[in-house]
Amino acid sequence: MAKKVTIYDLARILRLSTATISRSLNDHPSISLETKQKVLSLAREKGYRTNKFAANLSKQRSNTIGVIVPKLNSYFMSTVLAGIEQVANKVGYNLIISQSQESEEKERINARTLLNSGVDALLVSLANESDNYDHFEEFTSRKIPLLFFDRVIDLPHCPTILIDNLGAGFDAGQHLIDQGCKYPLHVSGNLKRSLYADRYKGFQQALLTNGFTLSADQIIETNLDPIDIEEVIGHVKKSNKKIDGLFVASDNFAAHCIIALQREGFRVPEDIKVIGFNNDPVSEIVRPNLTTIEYPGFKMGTLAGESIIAHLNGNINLQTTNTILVRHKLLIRSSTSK
Amino acid sequence: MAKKVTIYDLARILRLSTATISRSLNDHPSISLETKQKVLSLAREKGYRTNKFAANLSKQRSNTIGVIVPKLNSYFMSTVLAGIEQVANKVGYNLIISQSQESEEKERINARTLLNSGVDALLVSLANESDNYDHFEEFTSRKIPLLFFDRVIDLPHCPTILIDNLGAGFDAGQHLIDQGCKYPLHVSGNLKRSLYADRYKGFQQALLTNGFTLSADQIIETNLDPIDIEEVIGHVKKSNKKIDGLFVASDNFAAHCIIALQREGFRVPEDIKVIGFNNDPVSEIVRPNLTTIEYPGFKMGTLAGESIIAHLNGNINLQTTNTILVRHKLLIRSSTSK
DNA sequence: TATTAAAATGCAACCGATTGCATAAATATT
DNA sequence: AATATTTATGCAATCGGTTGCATTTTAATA
Repeated sequence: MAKKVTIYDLARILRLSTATISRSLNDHPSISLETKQKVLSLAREKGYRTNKFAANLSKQRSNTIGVIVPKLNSYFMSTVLAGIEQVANKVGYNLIISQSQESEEKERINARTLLNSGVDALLVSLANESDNYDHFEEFTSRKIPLLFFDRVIDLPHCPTILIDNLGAGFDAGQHLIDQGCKYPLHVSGNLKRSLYADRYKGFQQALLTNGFTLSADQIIETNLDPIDIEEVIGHVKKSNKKIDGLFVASDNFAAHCIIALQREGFRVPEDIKVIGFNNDPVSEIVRPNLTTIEYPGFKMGTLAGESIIAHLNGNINLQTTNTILVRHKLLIRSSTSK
Repeated sequence: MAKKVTIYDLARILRLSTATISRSLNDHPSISLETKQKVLSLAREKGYRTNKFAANLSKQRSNTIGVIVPKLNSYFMSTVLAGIEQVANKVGYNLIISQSQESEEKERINARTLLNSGVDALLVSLANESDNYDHFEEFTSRKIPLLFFDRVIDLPHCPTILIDNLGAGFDAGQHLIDQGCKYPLHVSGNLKRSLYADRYKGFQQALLTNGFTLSADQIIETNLDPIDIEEVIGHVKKSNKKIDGLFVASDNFAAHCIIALQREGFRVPEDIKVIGFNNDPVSEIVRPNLTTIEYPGFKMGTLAGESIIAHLNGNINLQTTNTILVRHKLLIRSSTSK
């Protein structure tokens, strides 16, 4: 039992050619309804399943989409992936997911592996560390669609999906100012990545627009990793001017900041107001609840999936639509109350 | 440019047969060092990459492992996946990941898709909803290794990786008792899943061992989803005997319980002590910090990956080692202080 | 009924590797 | 130098579908 059934078996049994079997199975128009049904029912009966390797080999496509993300285990990323998976799965695409662990080296290796695995398209969110993007050239030169999301770079012919980080940074800065902050600090991620750089720019603009100046010590670059928390606290404590607001580029890190600040005797929001980014579930757990920028991960995932699939199906030409901006939203909670 | 190079091209250029090329590329012992080097260097020069479909088709294996999880976007699950991905990637296996969204139907479809995709092995954590496991039979009958982790069932010839949920449940119950609880409530997940049933059993045993009785209203079955929070609070409020402890089967839900309880005027831990499960990052954010059972997701992932790969390579026979238990640990924090 | 158009099916090459077995070349043995 | 071994390479079948083009069958039209 369970020995594999091929179209040759079906062909022999029905005294038809494999071509007819194949076409029937693929619902090709030039096959009579009668034959199709005969084939389908026998296929079902015999438990036939198409051998994807053979099919892929001759069709030269894999129905598989590769994904490279920095880390799987963050709320945001896994939400995006859930979104991608949902649409991919719905239209019969598989997903091969790999993580770069924030390392350019691993990103390069993963890209190569995925290329070798014959993915039809590649979705990427860049590692913090990456400076060099040669490893993506092999995709573009082979005309394999390549799309960046969230942590993006501007590569010719590669669409990107992201939020308006500049606008979001501005909103965050403006909100802190509205709540009375005079000397807020921006706790940023790796400024090499445009999303962090843009948030900073937006924050900067908000301050300047409101007639403030911005001194160099109003930004601190971190890995947004809990290990770095003391660095931030140290920075806050030894600042000449009293820091009265924090715009942190991730909720998770913001929550840790709040806790560390409280441990050091600061009151949030009375002494220091804090605004995060992402609307991670943690923002409703930490006390006080965290004001944040809502950042629709799932939506970003479905959009990325839909775009790339539409492109693969030739429905839209991604090369034209170069950037898709997903809407963000300021969510005001008590960590920035007056 | 970038037109694909095949072994035929290399063979033609070097005036060798494709067999020799193939063997050189795969470092077959019967090829002379000289030839191998010549082939390798030309391959590198021409940018040759093996076509996996062709290779898989003739080798009849895919170097791909399928994974089905209930949901991608939970801290625990994405951590497990990160673990699996790490080992798989290291030895050149790809991962195809799909989510069942807690639905048996989707689980079934995913299983079929993965089977069709020709995965060499399948790793599964069951959907809460699943009662029927026929969809896995096609794997066992084809001798495709199948391994369950975390949310497991006992299927013949299928190894499982999980923690000692009974022991962990016992530890949680015992700890609540040690801290002075007289009438604790267990907030469980779907009891259909053995991990939740076992945690309950352990909890039960702890109470009985300590001379307590256990009434029917000391357990409430939920989806461990924040939406269900009011149900729990209602249960606590209208209990005849005063509930003074909560053993919640997930940290995330436990954190929400704490917040809701506090909103209702209960003090944690003074009025009600709370212990969670998983050691999710949220347990160090919520106030008071959450006592929990540490649950090594990443380890579970690497173990699952290593086991299945070892089995695929014929190194160990998984059929023999039927259950791998990963160690858990009670982490005491302030949510259960006296 | 003969002719033509349309519909259904088959032929056979192709996709790009892998591998058992045969053969040729190089080396060792007598 | 002749024969037996070893070592290296090639032949050709195989994996299981897909697809352009040719051919046959059926239906439509004159």
